Amino acid sequence: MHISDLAASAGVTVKAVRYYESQGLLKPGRQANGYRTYTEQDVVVVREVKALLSLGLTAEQTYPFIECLRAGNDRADVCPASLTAYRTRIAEVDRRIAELSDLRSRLTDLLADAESWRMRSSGVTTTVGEQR
Amino acid sequence: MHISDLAASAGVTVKAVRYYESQGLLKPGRQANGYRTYTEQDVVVVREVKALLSLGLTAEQTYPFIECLRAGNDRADVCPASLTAYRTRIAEVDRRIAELSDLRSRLTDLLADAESWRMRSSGVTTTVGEQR
DNA sequence: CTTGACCTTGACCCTGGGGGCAGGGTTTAG
DNA sequence: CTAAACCCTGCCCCCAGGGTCAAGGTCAAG
Repeated sequence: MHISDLAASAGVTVKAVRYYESQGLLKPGRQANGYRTYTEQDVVVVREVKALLSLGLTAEQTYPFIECLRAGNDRADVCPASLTAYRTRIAEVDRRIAELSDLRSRLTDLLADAESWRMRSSGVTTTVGEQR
Repeated sequence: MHISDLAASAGVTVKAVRYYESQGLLKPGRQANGYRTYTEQDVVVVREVKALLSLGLTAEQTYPFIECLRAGNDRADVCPASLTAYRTRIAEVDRRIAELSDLRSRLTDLLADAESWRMRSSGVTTTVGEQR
């Protein structure tokens, strides 16, 4: 199958497929005219990559999952390396959430401070119970 | 003062200062030899930009704060546009936290699913109470 | 005067996951 | 034969700079 067939089957763009290849996740064959050719396996791989990217993994981090598929497993995430990748990503997400929570409290503090400053300096004409 | 003095005073790199200028946040004078010259005001501006970027605002979003400073205010965040920018950023952070929380639960579900799959298919030799 | 140390300038490539476009070759249907 | 639809490679763009480079300025000591 050609690249647009693969892209359509897997629900990604042609550009994305070529990008995955550039990252070493696909190794399509080539016809005499230079066109890339793909197998049904590749559809599964691309769908998996898409799903993993949507979970926030980087293209590089999807590597163990693809290897797991290529090793003949039905699921990409039954291999130990895949479980490790999941746990790593969960830890990243937890760290990010903690960062954002801290950020949020700093922002609300700054906002409250700036609002009260305005109140004190320019009169109580606005803002007390108004913020949405 | 020269660019490295400004950078040192404000706690950023020379590269960052030039980047802020490329984004229209600074408009330094030039000496005859082409060197940029900065004022004490600029130190305040760069410190403010640094603080806002560390809160996750984009360079563009810092614009209202800089204008507020330039308008003669002691604080960059007492202007209405600055308050709006704070609120916008808080909303962004909330959205992002919600996304990540959803992501996290999807990941833990996937992990649990993959683990139980391994248990069922390859024997109960591993993993039950072992994951760190 | 020259050397060396340190400063400045602009310009280039890199990040991640592609989007968009250009310019060309190929294939298929009418 | 031609036009549409597909394919190819390659370049620029995002964001906030980091890294590195070549070239030139400035100041002191020798």
